[in-house]
Amino acid sequence: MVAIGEASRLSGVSIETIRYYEREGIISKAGRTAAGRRTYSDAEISELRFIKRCRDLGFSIHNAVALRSLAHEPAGACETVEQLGRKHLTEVQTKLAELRQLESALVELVANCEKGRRDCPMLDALMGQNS
Amino acid sequence: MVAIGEASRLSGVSIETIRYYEREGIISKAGRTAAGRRTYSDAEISELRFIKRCRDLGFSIHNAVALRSLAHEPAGACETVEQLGRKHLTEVQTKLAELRQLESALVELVANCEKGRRDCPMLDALMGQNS
DNA sequence: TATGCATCCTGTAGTTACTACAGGAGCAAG
DNA sequence: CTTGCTCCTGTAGTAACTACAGGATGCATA
Repeated sequence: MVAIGEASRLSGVSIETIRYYEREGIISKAGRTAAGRRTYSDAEISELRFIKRCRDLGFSIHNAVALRSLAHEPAGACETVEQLGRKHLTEVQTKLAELRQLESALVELVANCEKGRRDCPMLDALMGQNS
Repeated sequence: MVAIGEASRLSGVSIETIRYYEREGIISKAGRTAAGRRTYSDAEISELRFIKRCRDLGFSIHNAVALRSLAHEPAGACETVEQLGRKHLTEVQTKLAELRQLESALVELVANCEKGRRDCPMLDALMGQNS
């Protein structure tokens, strides 16, 4: 059993965020010492790490919680997990496509900028004087 | 002079968002009819479109406002605009790189899923049983 | 003139996932 | 016993909207 600071170091989740997770019911309430300080077991630290991995992969907290509860279900979990994974992958790919478009647009916008110009083609484009 | 609904249609900014922009001082306060309804001139609609273009390009409201005020400054604006543009482009490219990494990770995670498996390799990976 | 429907108003609260204090208390070492 | 670190609760702030509730106005039609 370790204190919240150590749990934070071991899981990579900040102290404030751990307390936030507890407040919101995302993780179960930690035990307390006589003086009221939170204590964490290895299992609870693994739980934090699980959430962290999901978040790092871009899953929402909602989905992270869903995945975690699937991990405790005996049967049929794998298919649901795959569905969630594929759905999220699709979303990531959509976002990627959008960002790629954005990148081209920005590259084009900035490309016209040159030192010593009196007019500003980027502002012109944004103002849509010719659209 | 048009009402807010028409201004919304012409600019592509939702009615609620236009009111929000006014509340927050992002655009100047619209004039009112005798009955208290907001009215918008062509110039104000252009202003909304400018903000919308910036937002669509992923600029923050803060930067959109900065760009708009640069559009009204006579001298030296172009260089500042270019700086903002390049900085934002860099951010977009960073985000792109992150998302690409995320995509590979997800592809790998989901690739192991197969019909009829009893264990779930994706959950195993998330739980970090072997890390 | 009555009525009905679209449009508009204000004000407030909710969204996502945290982050940042303020103000105070406990704990361990020297 | 003091110093400094860690911890506690509770509240508010972040970005950029979105979503109502509850009520007023404007316009066209019967």
